[in-house]
Amino acid sequence: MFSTKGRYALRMIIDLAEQPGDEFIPLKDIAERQGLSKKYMEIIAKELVHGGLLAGASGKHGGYKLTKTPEEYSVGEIIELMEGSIAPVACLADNAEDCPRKASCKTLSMWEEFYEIERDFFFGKRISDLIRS
Amino acid sequence: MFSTKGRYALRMIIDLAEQPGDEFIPLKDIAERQGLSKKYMEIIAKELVHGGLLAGASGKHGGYKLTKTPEEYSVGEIIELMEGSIAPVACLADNAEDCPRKASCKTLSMWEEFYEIERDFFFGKRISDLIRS
DNA sequence: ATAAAACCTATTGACACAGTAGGTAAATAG
DNA sequence: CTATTTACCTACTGTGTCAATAGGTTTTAT
Repeated sequence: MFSTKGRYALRMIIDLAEQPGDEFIPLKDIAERQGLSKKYMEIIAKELVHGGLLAGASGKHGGYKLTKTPEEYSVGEIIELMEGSIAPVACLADNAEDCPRKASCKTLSMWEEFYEIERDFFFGKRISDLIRS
Repeated sequence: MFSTKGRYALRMIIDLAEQPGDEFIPLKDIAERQGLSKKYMEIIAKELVHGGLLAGASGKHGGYKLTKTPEEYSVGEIIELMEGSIAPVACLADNAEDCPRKASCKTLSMWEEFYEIERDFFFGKRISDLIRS
């Protein structure tokens, strides 16, 4: 189950993609439009900047803006950045240590199969696919 | 990310499906074969019995056994019973209250689309598909 | 009566989630 | 140069879930 962090990050990027022009947009505006806590969004925005998905600018007329076009954002990269890993089971996550039962595991191939379907889905979905509706 | 409860339940049912005969099998045996805590497995077994996926018998020569054939078990029903819901987002879970942003939500249809793919996958997968390997 | 097993209630430590609080640094406008 | 606006930073907190563990009671076969 994806957490609010991933979902809010998605909403934030969609919100920015919908704004015309190329100016930096204050978090205050985004939070108000989305009805979310500005304080909590700060944490999310910070991680998005750190991950290169948003650009931030301090000071007056500062705020956030996209670093690329909506077509270039996949949903997968956004939620993976926020959630850490979208693997269905711990043993398939990046940081997982080798499972000793790996060779005899009856379910591993099923999880791998699903993981691939999941990644195909979310990395195939683009922000541009979501804003026209 | 699926928890150990769902994964252990799956292993337990696979383990039972692999045993010959129709006798009740003590949890002690299953836990030893699987290298899992018997105490923790008790909680899982109890929920599986409660959900009708296992039959339990107390007393000497008691234990657990399947209530149907391996072909009749879908992976989906097992993990859904254990995890509560396999919905990708909270608003799609059974118990979810109506979201006020539902009508304008840009991501809802994407989550629904994924949820359907997920259910098709896990409810289509049968225990019998996993034991031959 | 005894042993083996499920069944039951309660508790625990660790951790993540979903924020909140309060400040510092940077940039612009007047 | 000062005030304002904004991002950026560290820390804290309450709530809940996860993954067990502990210690019993009941049921059943021998």
